[in-house]
Amino acid sequence: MGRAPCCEKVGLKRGRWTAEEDEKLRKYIQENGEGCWRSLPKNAGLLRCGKSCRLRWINYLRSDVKRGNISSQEEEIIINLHASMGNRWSLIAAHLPGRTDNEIKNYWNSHLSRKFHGFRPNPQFIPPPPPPPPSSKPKKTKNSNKKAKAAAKTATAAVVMPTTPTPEKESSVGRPGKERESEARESGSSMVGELDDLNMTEDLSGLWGPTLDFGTGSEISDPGLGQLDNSSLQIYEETLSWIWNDEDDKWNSNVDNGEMDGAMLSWLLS
DNA sequence: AACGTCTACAACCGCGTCAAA
DNA sequence: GTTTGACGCGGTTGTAGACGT
Repeated sequence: MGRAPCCEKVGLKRGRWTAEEDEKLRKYIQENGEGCWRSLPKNAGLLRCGKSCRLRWINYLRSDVKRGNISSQEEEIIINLHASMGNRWSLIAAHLPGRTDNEIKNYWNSHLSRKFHGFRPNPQFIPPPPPPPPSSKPKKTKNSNKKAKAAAKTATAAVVMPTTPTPEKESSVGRPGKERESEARESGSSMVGELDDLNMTEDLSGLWGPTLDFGTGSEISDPGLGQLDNSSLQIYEETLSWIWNDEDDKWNSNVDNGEMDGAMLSWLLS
């Protein structure tokens, strides 16, 4: 089905937002609430595309957006969630209060994708629960329904899992060939174990459960697991064996095939 | 100081989804 | 059942500032 452009681009301003534009957008949304992005620019007196306004609001102007450096704890959450979800930035962002999908995506592309060409998922990792949705945010019924359905769908349907990234593709993000060449020489073909070198082990059990230990996939000394009931523990163990093959020390083939059982994913995300 | 290169991140683009008409 | 249009997501591009020579 053909799609009309989201807006009439002729005469619209592009590029960086000015403080004046930010103020107009902020003021309008404070008075009228979010939504109706298509008509918002006109009503707010902005020469911007509705999508651009939405992006600016969601990523920078919203009061609950956390600005500043990604903490080491947040970084570890990103790494582990990316290992199990792939480039599902919005899902990952849901576990990081105040962080947006765009910010996480940029952070991954500029910092983490080069740090970890590939790595084994941490079997002990249990993501923190997503924060409850802010009650003050008015939402159109249409969107609420869509969100609920999308969430239900995510929890039950098979999803595409990330394949092991190739060094070329992974290292090519926004990077010139010269650097890729030198990096390829330095890194060799090793795809596993860079995290071992980073000594990133950190006890975050006080936050959401098990100790995080990126480097030692098979050694489980995990206070958090002891708190799981039998059925959760069973799903957990099935998930681990499904994702990671300890014997071969590599992704299981079913991961590469790209499907994940809904119950497992649901449990991982719960 | 001038120039070239690199990096981080803000913003844009295209597409899929889904509700309403 | 089909079409339309808004929304949201993920990939990609553009660019300002930092850094190196």
